Amino acid sequence: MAIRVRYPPSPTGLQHIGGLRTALFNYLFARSRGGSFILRIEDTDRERFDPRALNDIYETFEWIGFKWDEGPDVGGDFGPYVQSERSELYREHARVLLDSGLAYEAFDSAESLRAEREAAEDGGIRKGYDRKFRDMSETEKERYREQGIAPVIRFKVPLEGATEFEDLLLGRVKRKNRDVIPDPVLLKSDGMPTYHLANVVDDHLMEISHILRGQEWVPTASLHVLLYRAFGWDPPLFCHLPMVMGNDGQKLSKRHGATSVREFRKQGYLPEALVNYLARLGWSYDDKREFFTLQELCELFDPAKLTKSPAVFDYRKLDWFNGAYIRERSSSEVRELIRPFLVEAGLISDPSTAEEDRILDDAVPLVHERLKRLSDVSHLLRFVFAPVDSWDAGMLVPKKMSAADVPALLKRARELLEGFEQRPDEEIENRFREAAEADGVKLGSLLMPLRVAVTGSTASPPLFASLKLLGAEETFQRIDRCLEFVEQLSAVDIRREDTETKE
RNA sequence: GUCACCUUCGUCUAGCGGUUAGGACACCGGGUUUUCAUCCCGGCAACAGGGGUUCGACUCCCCUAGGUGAUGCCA
Repeated sequence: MAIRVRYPPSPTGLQHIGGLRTALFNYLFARSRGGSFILRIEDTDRERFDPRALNDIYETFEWIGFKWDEGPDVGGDFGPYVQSERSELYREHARVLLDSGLAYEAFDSAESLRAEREAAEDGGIRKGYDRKFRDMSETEKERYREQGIAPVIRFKVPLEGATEFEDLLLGRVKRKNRDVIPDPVLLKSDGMPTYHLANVVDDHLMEISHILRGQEWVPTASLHVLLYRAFGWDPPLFCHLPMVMGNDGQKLSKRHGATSVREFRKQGYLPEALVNYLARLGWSYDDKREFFTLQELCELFDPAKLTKSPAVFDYRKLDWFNGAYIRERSSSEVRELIRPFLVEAGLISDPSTAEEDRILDDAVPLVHERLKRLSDVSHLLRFVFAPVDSWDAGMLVPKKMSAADVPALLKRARELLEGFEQRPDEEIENRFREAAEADGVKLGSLLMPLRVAVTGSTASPPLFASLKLLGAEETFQRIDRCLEFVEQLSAVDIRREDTETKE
């Protein structure tokens, strides 16, 4: 049988990182087995539908680099691939179950059901629907119809017996029918299907062979199997993927950090890093390998290597992957990747000037291996594109020296810098080295005040290259202004915080 | 409450009856280095608990505990 899998996002919000992972596993499963990957839009919730979310689905997957074989935008033999365009289909199928007595109409009001549910929740208990209309006679139901109440169609879940299904990960899963959700709604009063109906009808009609979805669907999988049986169909094979949690064991949410793919993108994560990290969340290849390109994953993915237990999303490991992938990009790629982040930070203009481009070209090699996220560039290169006119006195003072030493140190550095633009970095460095030795100070003590004076920070890209980025004029101006600043407070004895001292 | 699923270092994981329980991130220490970062070397750190089965259990079974999920006219 042909392998056919689908990713069925609901356009109610931005694509969640967990959804991307589900999509990824489906995609990899299809690609690794020569199957088809299908995109289906599940927009049956008209209240929560958001057109921006729909747009976000396409943008996200284009960015990540997934291509589906069938979907709303590319077509296919099993369309339409948008559920709201298939409502007639669901109504027909609901009617079939109604006619065969496997489903029934119910006239409860949505509000009263919600009120009951909330009341039960307060008591710490949730029982589910009370099946009020399950065995009600038609004549009695007629009274409700006369009131003009639009009914929902509910599935008559068998009260006896058990239902089992095959799960690639979980094995054989069995559940008593009485433990299945009691008589869930199939068709809402607005004529739209619920997930349960639409998903079963579509997966069957679209000849989906495997359903890879999150483990939150395990409890309802039995219901779905019951539905397949009710229609006289064979259910597909299931594979319930472990969920993604935050570091506190709770479902991943905004509290933990970024959750939408869009946010990750905005923070400067590369699609290949995201894909690699996500693929390793709940899946492994062997006991060694960490790095995989999407292409490699398409060949190597094997659902047998999936883990059953939920995984905690580790933002730090993602950062590590991202830094590694940034380092793999070429200089010109990185230059273009960081450009929008510099614009966003207001550090360069858009479009950039020739001068900015020139500086950018020279700056990329200095920050390349220092980037974890592309957005880090705004901090790393701020001193190049924005003025530095205030200083933290504590930072200026080298270890084991006092503020009174700083002016001399800075002046010395300034004179050693004479003509630095024309000299190679190594030569400048040697001058400093020799001077430091002659003065009996550490090289670092000579360089740190200079670094802070010019970049405003104790951490910077390689100093001499950074100064060249700025140019001699700006460099000397900053030193001079810093000198003024530090001489004003030389009276006060300020020492650099010596964090190294352990007492 | 009920039902279901899950349980190896802090985190992601390897392991599929016999291993000094391996790797990666993070962390700590050291080296390279003008700071930061990269890179290199080293270290810390785990089989939830209790019963079985077995010559032998991280591996198989049961129970307990804990975690998570479902219990919606949301998906």
